[in-house]
Amino acid sequence: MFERKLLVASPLAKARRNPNSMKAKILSSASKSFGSYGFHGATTRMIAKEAGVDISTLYYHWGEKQDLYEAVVTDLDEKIRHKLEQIEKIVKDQPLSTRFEIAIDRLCDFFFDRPEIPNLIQFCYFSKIRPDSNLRFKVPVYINNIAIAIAIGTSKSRDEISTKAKTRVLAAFNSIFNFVSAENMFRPMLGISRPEYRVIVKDTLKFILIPAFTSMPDLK
Amino acid sequence: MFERKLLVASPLAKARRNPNSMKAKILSSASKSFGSYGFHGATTRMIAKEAGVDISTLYYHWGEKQDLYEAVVTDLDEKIRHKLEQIEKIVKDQPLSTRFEIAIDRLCDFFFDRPEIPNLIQFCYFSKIRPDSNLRFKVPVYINNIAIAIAIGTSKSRDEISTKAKTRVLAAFNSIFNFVSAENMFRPMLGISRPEYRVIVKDTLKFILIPAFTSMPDLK
DNA sequence: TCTTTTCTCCATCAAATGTTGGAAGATTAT
DNA sequence: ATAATCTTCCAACATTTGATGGAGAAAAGA
Repeated sequence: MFERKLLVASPLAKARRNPNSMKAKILSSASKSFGSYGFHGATTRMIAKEAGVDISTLYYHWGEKQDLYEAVVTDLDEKIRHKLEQIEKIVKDQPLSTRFEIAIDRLCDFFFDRPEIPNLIQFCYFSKIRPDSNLRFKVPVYINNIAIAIAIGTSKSRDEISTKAKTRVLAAFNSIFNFVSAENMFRPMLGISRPEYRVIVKDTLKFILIPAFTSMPDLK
Repeated sequence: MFERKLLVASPLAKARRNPNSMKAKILSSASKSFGSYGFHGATTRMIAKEAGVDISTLYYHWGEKQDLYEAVVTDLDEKIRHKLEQIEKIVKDQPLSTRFEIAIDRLCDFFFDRPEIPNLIQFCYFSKIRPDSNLRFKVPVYINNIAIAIAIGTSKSRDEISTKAKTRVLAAFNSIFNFVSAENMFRPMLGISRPEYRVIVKDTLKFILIPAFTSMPDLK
């Protein structure tokens, strides 16, 4: 009960309840800025400017830069979790190859429309934050548990799943993030249009992942 | 001849000729700092401190922060190219699955020992640099051409290779970067040691990639 | 309507960060 | 040995960036 109260009273919960509020608008701008430039690359002025407000309004709503960043990460975390749970329901009781096909399709659509999410995750994965910042390091770790559940199904207890299998799911999941985040770099290399890119990425992921995973005894 | 002269006279070439010089030492520190924190996250003071010199010594040798950053990227570019060319020679005339096996092995060893290289590449791929910076955007693009050559062999002209095939090579290549760069995030998830991680990553990459690629008519 | 609270902006501050000048030390050439 | 050059550091400067106080507008409550 106590925890529930804390959750509801949190600034983030408040922003989520009313997506048109200034708080939510700033959060959204922050998401994009942090996603594009990273924690240090994004400035509070830049975020405020994109939200169309004065910088002190930002501080009024969110406090320190670090607090805002944490809110962004927590928020993205919830969004992914929600999406994954949604997919989990859809693919339940499907055969493995179908599970993968659907999951890849849905996730690609979801992330291509919200590229800041994979960007932010990537930053969490391998960009350090300066030691002098007293940021409570928060990482979207559990999403991988759900990813594993999708890939493997809920039939087995998670402890039973081998490290090998987990690693393969990580690889699969991260390939999606990669293609979305690095679109601006990859697309010119391939010389194709945006829509073409989306199609070919899905195709590639399915092509690489499905045969690999369906041949895994662990997942059967 | 003129170009050759320019190349030799460049600051970077000078640093490479003498790896014990202060110039080279600063370049190496810069590599690590930019690799860990990104362009904006790494400060000139931080780089100088790691190199054990005063900050003005850094500016004396390399000029603006942006110039130093460009030198770092160019340098890493050359290193990768060299490694890829080396591997290309080894795997030449081997069957496709062997080519992949060797390439994955060598590349993993190489990158795991120099994690700043994949880090920097990842930053190039999806971290923006603030617009006010007048950084000439420089990207390690061509490395993908060589990667494609390794994967596919030099038998075909590169123009003949389908976009699909190129995309698949991109996916493969990037999976390696990912596992190396995100080790600090992935390893705790999997609950394994450093050496175990290295082994399982190689295994995973081979498991996923080799079957996918050897079944590709394009690459035969 | 009047009061209270919430919100937004302007002006400003302090610290961090990029950058430079010049003095002094080290190295090389003559 | 002496001059010339290269290298390093200390001190400082200008700008950027994180952060705040306070005045007034807007909204909510009485």
